[in-house]
Amino acid sequence: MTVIANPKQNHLLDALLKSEYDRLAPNLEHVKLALGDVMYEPGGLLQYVYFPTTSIISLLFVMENGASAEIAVVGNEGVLGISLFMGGETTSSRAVVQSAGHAYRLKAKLLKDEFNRGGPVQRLLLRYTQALITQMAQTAVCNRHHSVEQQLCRWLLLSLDRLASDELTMTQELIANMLGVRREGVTEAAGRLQRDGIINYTRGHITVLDRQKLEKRSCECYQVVKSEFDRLLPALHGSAV
Amino acid sequence: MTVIANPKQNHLLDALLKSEYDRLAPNLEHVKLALGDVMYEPGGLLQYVYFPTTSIISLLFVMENGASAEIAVVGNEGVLGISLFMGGETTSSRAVVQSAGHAYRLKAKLLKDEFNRGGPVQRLLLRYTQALITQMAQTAVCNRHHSVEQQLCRWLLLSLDRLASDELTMTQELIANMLGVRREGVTEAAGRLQRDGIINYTRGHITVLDRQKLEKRSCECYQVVKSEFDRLLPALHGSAV
DNA sequence: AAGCGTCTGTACGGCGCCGCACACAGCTGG
DNA sequence: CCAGCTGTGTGCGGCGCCGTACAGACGCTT
Repeated sequence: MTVIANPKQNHLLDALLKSEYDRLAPNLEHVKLALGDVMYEPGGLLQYVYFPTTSIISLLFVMENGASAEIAVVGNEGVLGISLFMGGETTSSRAVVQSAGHAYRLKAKLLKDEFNRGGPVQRLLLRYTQALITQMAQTAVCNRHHSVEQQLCRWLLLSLDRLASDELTMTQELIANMLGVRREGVTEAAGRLQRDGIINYTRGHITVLDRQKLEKRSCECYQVVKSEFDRLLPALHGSAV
Repeated sequence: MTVIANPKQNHLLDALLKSEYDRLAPNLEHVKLALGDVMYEPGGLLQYVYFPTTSIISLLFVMENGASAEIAVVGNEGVLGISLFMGGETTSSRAVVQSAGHAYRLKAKLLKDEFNRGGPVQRLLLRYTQALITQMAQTAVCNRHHSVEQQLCRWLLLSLDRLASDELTMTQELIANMLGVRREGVTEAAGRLQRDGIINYTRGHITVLDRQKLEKRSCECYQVVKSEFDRLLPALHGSAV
């Protein structure tokens, strides 16, 4: 079976009512995103919003001295560019492609108009935003209290959920940037996970061997975030909340 | 001059158009909040939303082992209970009164109806939510990269901005809970600030002596958050964005 | 096959915060 | 006035992560 590119691989687009989807579909543009592509820079105007299907995008805050930290991640469960309809016009974070793949983009104005109709689409987008807020909040707590290894596990799990695979393409250096820690810290944590047969790591390719054990080694933050996403955005095909 | 309790001490209420304000005003209930009052527990249903005037409320995430961390703070610039109109119905954080004072509360349904009218009130609330998101994101980064002292300064400044005073009533123990650090860590940081003549600390009462120096000792996070609030919510009296 | 750049593993000293323990100082109430 | 509680200061060992440095391993290019 070959998978045909389909906007409905994105859960938000999939949840739209037929009438809404048909209105937007002609304007959805299929795009390919490469690892490291910078989608938004802080302060930039939003031209497009992106609905990832097979890609993952990280929202990063970068500080004056160059240090950074990921505050949330957007995959096929969501949309990149919420500040568009939240009223800011610009984004305050940097958005970087964390996992190469595909997405559908939509001209900013079109989504904004759709949002301002105030119907199910608006409710759906706001629910998604609420879930994203939870993710950010949990990230804040996690940064405060949990070890690098725990955070690495959480991060791997969140990424895994957004891909249909048990494999990630990602160097330790990049993960370190996302988590806002030293590269060596990631090396050590990943080394322990590998020694215990949980993952396999070779030059930018991670394979998860034992997801259950990975969840055990993770902090509770993963489950909290996942539960909140499931609660707010259950898989409701064509129902637009 | 005596200050009469007035809903317009809250910036959001103050920004409403006259017609909107007049519609809500009869339903605003003046309430007194005591230090430590728990306004929301995670998972609880929202009966009321609160517009603080002279009080400050902290949003805390509490973890399984009891450890906690503040993810945002709500004062006279905002409203407590955004998840109401974001669609969650329940809140995922605990909300605790961090500084005693007054607030106006509104029945949840009334605000929700007002929000669903979709006009300026909706835009205003969404802009506020966007600012709150920035605060959470910055908190996440701050937790990762900055020292206890820097965070203490940031925290004091954010609190100061939400009060019309240079004095706070707050034990070091409570601050430690907010920041998610040891009480002794706060003692040491506060001790240094006191030695340098920046604050005065005596059994639960903090007086800020030199705000400029305080800003210098703080990390950039304070300014980032403040700027974003100012950008999204400039003091627009009776204009509802 | 050789060479080079990228990615990963390891080592070492240092610092900041943690957990714990305890002394002391100010306020409050019997 | 004393007892007791609450809040603040201080000291100690330990751990986790940091910054830095460098060695090996892999994979691509020539």
